[in-house]
Amino acid sequence: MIKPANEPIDLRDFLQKKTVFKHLTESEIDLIPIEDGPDSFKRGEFIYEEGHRINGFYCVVRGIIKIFKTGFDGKDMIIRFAKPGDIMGFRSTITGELACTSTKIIEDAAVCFIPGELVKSFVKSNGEFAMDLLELACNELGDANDYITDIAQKTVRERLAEVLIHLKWSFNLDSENFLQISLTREELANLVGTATESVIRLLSEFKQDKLIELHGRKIKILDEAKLIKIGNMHY
Amino acid sequence: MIKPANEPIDLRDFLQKKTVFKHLTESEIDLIPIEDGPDSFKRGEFIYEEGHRINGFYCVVRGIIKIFKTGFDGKDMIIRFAKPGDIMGFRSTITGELACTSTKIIEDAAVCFIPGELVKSFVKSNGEFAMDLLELACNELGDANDYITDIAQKTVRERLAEVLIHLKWSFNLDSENFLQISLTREELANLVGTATESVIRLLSEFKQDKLIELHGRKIKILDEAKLIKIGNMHY
DNA sequence: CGGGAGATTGACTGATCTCAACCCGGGTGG
DNA sequence: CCACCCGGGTTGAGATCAGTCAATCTCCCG
Repeated sequence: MIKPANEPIDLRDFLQKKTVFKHLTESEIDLIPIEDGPDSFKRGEFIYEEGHRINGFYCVVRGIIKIFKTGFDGKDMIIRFAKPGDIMGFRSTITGELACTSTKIIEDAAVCFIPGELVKSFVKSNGEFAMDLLELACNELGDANDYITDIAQKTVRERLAEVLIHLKWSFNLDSENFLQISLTREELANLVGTATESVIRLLSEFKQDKLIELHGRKIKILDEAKLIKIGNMHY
Repeated sequence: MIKPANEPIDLRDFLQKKTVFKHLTESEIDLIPIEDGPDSFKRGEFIYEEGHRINGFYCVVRGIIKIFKTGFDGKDMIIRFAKPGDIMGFRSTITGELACTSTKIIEDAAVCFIPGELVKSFVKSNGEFAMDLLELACNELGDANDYITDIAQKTVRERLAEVLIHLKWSFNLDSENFLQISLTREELANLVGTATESVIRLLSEFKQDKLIELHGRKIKILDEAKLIKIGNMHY
């Protein structure tokens, strides 16, 4: 029983149940302009790009979006993914700086925009919401700190194993143990922080070692425990 | 005219002028237990360690502290430094998780503790404060994202140049252009995310190239512009 | 059928890590 | 007063992980 991709969604309900806006009061929720519904985007489209002035939260209703920075040499680094319920652009909205990341659609998406001024007024008027938002930021900060240590100290092999496990945890497996997210080899490389060729070589090593199976972009996880071990993940 | 290291400080005044608590009301400030003054620490001491339960903000009044994570192989990664006015431990306090970093004194320090419950009550009662705290977290998040991209994409040489410049910007130079922070080679390596020997070799390269001068742990910056160029810093 | 994007493979290179030896200055105890 | 020790700093040699370049392959699409 799969939900058709474009089934209309009760946006108000979605915001109240699945997002950081869950503790807004009814009257505060009323202020969010959702009558037009979310905007739709197709794979490959950008929502915003590094350096742009953005002034508001982009709340993902459907789809998967990659959030990445482009290095001075043109190579991208994927910082995280946003999936339904996640917020993009909150950092720049809060600090008032230009966007420090770009956001590009991985899987056809629907996104609704919430003006920055509105968010800021909620922060000031609703302590519960402020706390939720603060928690969101702090969680991301914790992830970022882990990421820094990993990239600095682990080998590419270890990081790739770790990335596969994180993808499993974030996006789950389908009934056949395939990762429910489909990335190009290059995107995988941009996530691990390495070259495309290195990802390819290591993936086939993992395949040889019966840790995964590859069917085009679909990756089947065969031995999670071993991957966790390879990734030196102490969880 | 140097301020004696232990000159008594008006803590209340300090909190109101130099920290994220600047927008608390008088009566809120009154709630912060500061009558005993800050705690003092000597170089090498820990304030808290990774994995500890901490429940409150540690506000640096004096000194310099390194905030770092220890990788699975025992090597440290310095995430950032805390200096007077900075807060440590706010991430764990907000999320309620165990500390994900350790904090060790680099320069003799004084630190005052502010209970987490108090901070959370301020977040809920004072929107101005909530906003300041949120900004603080978001700024750090932006730095962390930059850091991730740098470590993943830049060479050690580039990163070392960048680190030197960042140290200059954070801690300034004295009258003779020496960095006002003194780190061991190992600490420098843990900041760059590389091996001690690599830092040593690159530092002497920089010295050869007349970009810096070395006098023990003291580093004199001779050519900031060139270092910025080497570090590929587009600022 | 041709074109193009992504995936794969191989060969080569080189930046960086590791290991090991050695140096140096300061502090300590005999 | 001196020998020793220790932590940090430095240097060299060798090993290697991983990045680059280039050729080829495989689909998929028009």
